[in-house]
Amino acid sequence: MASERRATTDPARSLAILWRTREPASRSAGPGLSVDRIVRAAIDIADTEGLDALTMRRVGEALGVGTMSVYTYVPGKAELVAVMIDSAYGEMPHPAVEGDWRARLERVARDNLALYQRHPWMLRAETTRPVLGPHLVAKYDRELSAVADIGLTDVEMDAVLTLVLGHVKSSARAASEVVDLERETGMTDGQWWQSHAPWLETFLTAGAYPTAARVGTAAGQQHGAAYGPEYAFEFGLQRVLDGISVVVAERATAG
Amino acid sequence: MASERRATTDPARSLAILWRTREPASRSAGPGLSVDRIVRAAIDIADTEGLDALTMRRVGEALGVGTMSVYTYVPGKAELVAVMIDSAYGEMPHPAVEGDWRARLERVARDNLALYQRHPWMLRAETTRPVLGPHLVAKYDRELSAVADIGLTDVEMDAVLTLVLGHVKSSARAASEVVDLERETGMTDGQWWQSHAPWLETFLTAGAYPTAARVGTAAGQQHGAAYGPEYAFEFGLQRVLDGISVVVAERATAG
DNA sequence: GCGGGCGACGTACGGCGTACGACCCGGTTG
DNA sequence: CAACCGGGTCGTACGCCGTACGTCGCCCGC
Repeated sequence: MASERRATTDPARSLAILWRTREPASRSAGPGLSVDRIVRAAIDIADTEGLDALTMRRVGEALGVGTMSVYTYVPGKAELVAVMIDSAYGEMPHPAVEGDWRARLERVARDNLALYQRHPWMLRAETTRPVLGPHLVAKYDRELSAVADIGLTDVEMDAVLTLVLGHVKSSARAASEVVDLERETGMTDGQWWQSHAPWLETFLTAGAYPTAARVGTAAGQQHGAAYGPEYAFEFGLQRVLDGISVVVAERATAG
Repeated sequence: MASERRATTDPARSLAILWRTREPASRSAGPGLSVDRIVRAAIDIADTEGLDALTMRRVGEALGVGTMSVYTYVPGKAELVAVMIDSAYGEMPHPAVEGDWRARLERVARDNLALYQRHPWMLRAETTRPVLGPHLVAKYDRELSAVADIGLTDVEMDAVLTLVLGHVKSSARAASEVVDLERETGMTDGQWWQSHAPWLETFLTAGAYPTAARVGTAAGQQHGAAYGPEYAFEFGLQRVLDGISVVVAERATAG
């Protein structure tokens, strides 16, 4: 899938579709294809069957249309994925700005986590630079307002947002991996650790890595208790917010 | 590449190679293939030509060997990538534990960043749960010692490490995207922003997203100054460490 | 000296993204 | 009213990919 990278390379191609420069064809009669119908179908496939199942043939099939008909509306798979991502951003809630900055940032974090939980394929599709679609820009603007007027410079505001969203994505990825593992192996994360403990013990019993073994076991048992990733998300989020509050406090006192 | 996921599913297959259960064949004569030679060749390809260029055919070719010969030593591509990753972890420095916890964690972060800069393909290959290879376990043990004995519980130690490493990976990904973009388009990040500013302005001039436009421009100019991702890394790292210091201080006073 | 086993690998299959050109049909023009 | 033409549709085909399978030849132990 080298092409997914090329999409980033020629932004005009992606941007034209993202911002819907083209008018709806509406020549009626035929299957009545459209970018939106294609994107909806594609998202549906990715949601329910995973990103690997998203092929152009599969999309055409889902729409009762030939594979190549899809290419009439979308220049390639990479661009389709780009529009899917932007479209997903469009479904996010637009909460009113309320509470202090910390409550607002926390809300941003939770909304993003929920998005990734609803569309786990985004975590695997967003490996490349995000394409600047309309919904992403709107989201960026909305989320910036959570950290506006608290004394940060523009660059700091951007950095704060990047930090929080990065943490969310990391946590979401970890959580998604647990879910994947359960679906694919049919065992819970706890069962997985248990069944492979003997394997690992044969390597670790030499006592070479006592700390790793002890802490790994502790963390693994958290996973067994089925709230490992959630704990990591909550713990990390509070740490990140604590760290941000240090700068905010600095700015408040120093000027 | 659905197979990359399957690797995670059957860990015995990966673990056997990772921990080198098989003895070196050493029947000499022939091309003298081995897991290590294959992994070295594969890492070399991924380093210099990118992950997309890493195909089994290409690996065989680089070793002067038929494509399928590779499969004698490695069950599949997913497992090859798993060994590549663990092998890369093996090259990391083993710094002596010195300084306070903050200095030590900072060192951990910088070492990991350097690793990702040397092997950017890891950022795209590590989408799935990391496979527990020997070098990863050693790394985990080493890095845990940076946060040992400062009053944290085992689970907290794991969470702290996860948080820091997550931030490193996010930052590294952002930085890597900038590098990719430059290599592929032949223009620097600053030039890219400039050349596409008109495009974006046509959508943003409506004044719909004033904050996004202003902050985005500010952040973009940082990128133009060629230290955007570095700034995000440094800023985020200090914030994360600040946040961690809050818990550490709590534990120190409260017991 | 020889048989067995294992490393090497040629061929082939199914699936992917997508280039290309043929078809079909509605709307516009003489 | 007929001729045309442009755009939506799509069947075919190409060049990739990962890899299953079967064969061949060489080295080693007897």
